[in-house]
Amino acid sequence: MFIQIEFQSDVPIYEQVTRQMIEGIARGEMKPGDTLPSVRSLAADLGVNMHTVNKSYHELEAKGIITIRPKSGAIISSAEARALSPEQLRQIEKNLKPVVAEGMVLGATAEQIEHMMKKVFADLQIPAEGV
Amino acid sequence: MFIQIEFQSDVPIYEQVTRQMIEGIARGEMKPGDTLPSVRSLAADLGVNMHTVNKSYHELEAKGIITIRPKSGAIISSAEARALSPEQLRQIEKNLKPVVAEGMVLGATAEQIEHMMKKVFADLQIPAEGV
DNA sequence: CATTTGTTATACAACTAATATAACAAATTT
DNA sequence: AAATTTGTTATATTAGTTGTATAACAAATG
Repeated sequence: MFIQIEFQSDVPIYEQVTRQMIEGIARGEMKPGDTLPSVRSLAADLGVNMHTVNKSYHELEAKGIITIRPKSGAIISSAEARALSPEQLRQIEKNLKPVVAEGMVLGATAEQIEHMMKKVFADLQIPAEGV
Repeated sequence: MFIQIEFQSDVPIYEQVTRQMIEGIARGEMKPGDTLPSVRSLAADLGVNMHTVNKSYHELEAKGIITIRPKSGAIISSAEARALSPEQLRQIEKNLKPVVAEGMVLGATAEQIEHMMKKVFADLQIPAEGV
């Protein structure tokens, strides 16, 4: 797992960690059952505070993506354990809406946006080789 | 334009205003050339501070969606004036990525996400009747 | 000329983000 | 069994964001 923090970004550090963890899992670089690095070691690697990483892990747990075993470590949940409840689907749709709306208003066609989505998909799904 | 603020939301008020304005334009409820309500009147309508609405308007201007004429008012830019530059396309893709990645990790299939995207599209594009 | 407009400035309270340090108790490793 | 590592909890500080409040200004509008 290579996480790269942009300290000048307007996206909070803990949010950057969360997103890149999710992308790593989507890419298959990390699999269900794998343990995440300890909050201290990852924080040291990234050059950030332990609490910042801890916040990210708890965000991942709240999303149902990992399980934190107190005093032990964090484990990536199995795909089955991740429910994809109707409520989660609604949330994804809610997240999607403003992005799509902005694209449309800026003049993107449905085809352009679908194309972008497929590009993102290809970029995330098990990269064939090379990367 | 009907804007509904959720004061308990974790999405900032100015961001809610921005998003709903964009959705209103996407839906065709507001057209290029139309003037937005004055920051004071909209603020009064929503029960928020003038500066909060002002911040939203400047965000819309930064996105290239409206033009603010100092001491006069804000006008929705024409679709042509809205460039859709390669940089804007990249930005949309960048916004799309974490949403799609999260969906995937939670177990959504490409089909499910595409379906959601089409649903959002249908919800935004000139709603046939009713509404 | 009076009103409305966005602009600018200042101030304040509440909250978030991030860091820093420390101590604790359970889990793991040696 | 002892040492180390782990997530947890607590406290404190700094900086920035969010939102409100009030006020004055000058240009645009009626």
